[in-house]
Formats: sequence, structure tokens, C-alpha cells
Amino acid sequence: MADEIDAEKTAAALRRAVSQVKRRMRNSRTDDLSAAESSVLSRLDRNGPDNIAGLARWDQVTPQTMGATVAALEARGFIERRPDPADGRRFLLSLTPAGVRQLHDIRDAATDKIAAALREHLSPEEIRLIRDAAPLIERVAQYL
Amino acid sequence: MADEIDAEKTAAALRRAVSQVKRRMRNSRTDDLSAAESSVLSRLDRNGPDNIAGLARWDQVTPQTMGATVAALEARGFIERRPDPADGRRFLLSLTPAGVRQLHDIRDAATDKIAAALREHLSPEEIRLIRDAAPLIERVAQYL
DNA sequence: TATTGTTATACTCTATAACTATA
DNA sequence: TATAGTTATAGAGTATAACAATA
Repeated sequence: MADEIDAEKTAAALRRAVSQVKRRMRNSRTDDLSAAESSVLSRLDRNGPDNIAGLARWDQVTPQTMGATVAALEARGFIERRPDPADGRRFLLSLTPAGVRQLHDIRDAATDKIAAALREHLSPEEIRLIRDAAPLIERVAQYL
Repeated sequence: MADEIDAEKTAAALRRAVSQVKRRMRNSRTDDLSAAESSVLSRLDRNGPDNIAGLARWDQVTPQTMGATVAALEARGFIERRPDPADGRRFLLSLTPAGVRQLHDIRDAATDKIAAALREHLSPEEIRLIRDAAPLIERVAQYL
């Protein structure tokens, strides 16, 4: 089937592209948050307060790993925890104002780098193509 | 300028998409190679033999880090080293037949997962959009 | 019993610093 | 002097195993 072939080739191309981008962005730790940390802040920013187990499930890491990430963010004042009144085992985690600020700061830093590369090396039409494809890629990611 | 705004928005969207895909693919270590390792095998497969310093520069890691990655691949028989006749300090690294096999195996495993998600959750037209955008994204990555 | 969260331990990838050998 | 490669050490992110508290 033509569709099947298309999906395979597209998947291979996407995999290569994503690996390259991610690998090159790896060291943009001029910003002060790791990938694990900014993933958690983004999640809390978009979906509101959550507990450790919920964040771990969403991010596909173990609760132990998420516990460490959360502890680091807490120690730096970017998130805060309070007991869940409905369930004595749980803590509800939420962004502090400092966490919101940090999240938006690092977004800008990483984004600027990509934007500059886009402007310098791609045509406006090519940029539009990526712009249209990006949300679709994000959607696919949900099912991996 | 309209272009400037487009580049910023596109960059932000791309960053989100790439982070999500990479994060979700992280544990597809059913296959037997880490990201660092498959990156090296891919490079040798595409560009032929190289030395440690060259691989390190291309992959934007330190020579020490690349030395460790190379040693692991060597120990598992996926690459081999021989002295560079032209420069006594250097070793030339190249893929073994086992390395080529391993490279293609893991490519298939990771790709299948993405292809399945594409087929199940995106329309043929949306898949084509991603297919066209992927090479452009890979090109941008070169300049990050 | 099942779930939430923690502590202990270990592995991988990465880095910096300091060294040897060769150019 | 500069470059190629190595050894030693450390930090971050991840995992598994074992446990306590709560549902």
C-alpha cells in the first residue's frame, strides 16, 4: 500500500530529524533547567497541579525518578507541594511565580537559537512547512 | 516583520514537538544501542571511517566522552580501530559487518513504532506534511 | 491488596582536569 | 606549541529493589 510505505519512510525521516535536533540542542544548558525539569514545569503550567505519580506516568519515568526531579525543582523554589486533602498519601505540586518566570525564560533562550537557524538557513515557505508540521509531530508523540 | 514572527512561533512549536518525541522515544531501549552509540554508528555508516576527535567534533561531545562511547562499541564488536598510517597519534574507526547489521536492526525497531503511531492517528495528508518537513528539520539541526 | 511516596544502590552519558605520545 | 587519545573523578538522569503509610 502506498500509505504504508509513506508511513515507514516518514517515520524514518522523522526519527533522524528529531535525533539530530535533540542531540544538537542537548548542551543549550546555558539555560538553567534540564530537559527533565522543564518537562515537569511545562506540564504543571499547561495542566495545573498534579502529584508525583501522575507526573511520572505522564512523563513515562518511575515515581522514584520523578521524586528526584520534583525535589530538585522544589529546592530551587520553582514548584511547591501541599498535602492533598482528599488523599493522605498524596502531595499536590504546583508552580510558584518563580517557576512560571523560569519556564518562560528558558523557553525563550532555546527558541531564539532555533529561530535564528530557521531565518538564516530556510526560506519563508520552508519555515511555514515546519510550522504546519510541528503540531502534527507533537500529536504523534502522544502515542509513542 | 511577518517572517520574524513566523520564525519565532515556528521555533517554539518545533522545540515542543521535538522534546516530546525524544522524551517518549527515550526508553525504546528494547533495541540494544543508546542514542550516543547509534549516533556514532550512523555517522560511520554515512561518512566512512573517522577518528575519535572527528566523531567528537561532529557529535559535539568531548573527546573523552566519545572515547568511552567508542570503547563500548568496540567491546561489543560493532566497530574496529586500526592505527592511522598517516598520523601516529590517530586511530581510524570503522563499522564491522555486525555493526552494520545492528545499526539497521535498531533503525527498524524505532521506526516501526513511529510508523504505527502515524498510521493510527494521522491522515495520509498529515503524514505527507511531516514527510516533507522532516528533511528541513534535519537541515536546521546542522546549524544549532 | 493496591497505590503513593521514600531510601538505597547502580548504570549510562556527560563534563573538567591532568597526563602521555606524536606532530 | 598544538593535537590525539587516555585515565581519574564527578554530576545528572535514569532504573530496580525494598520499604512505610494510606486507601
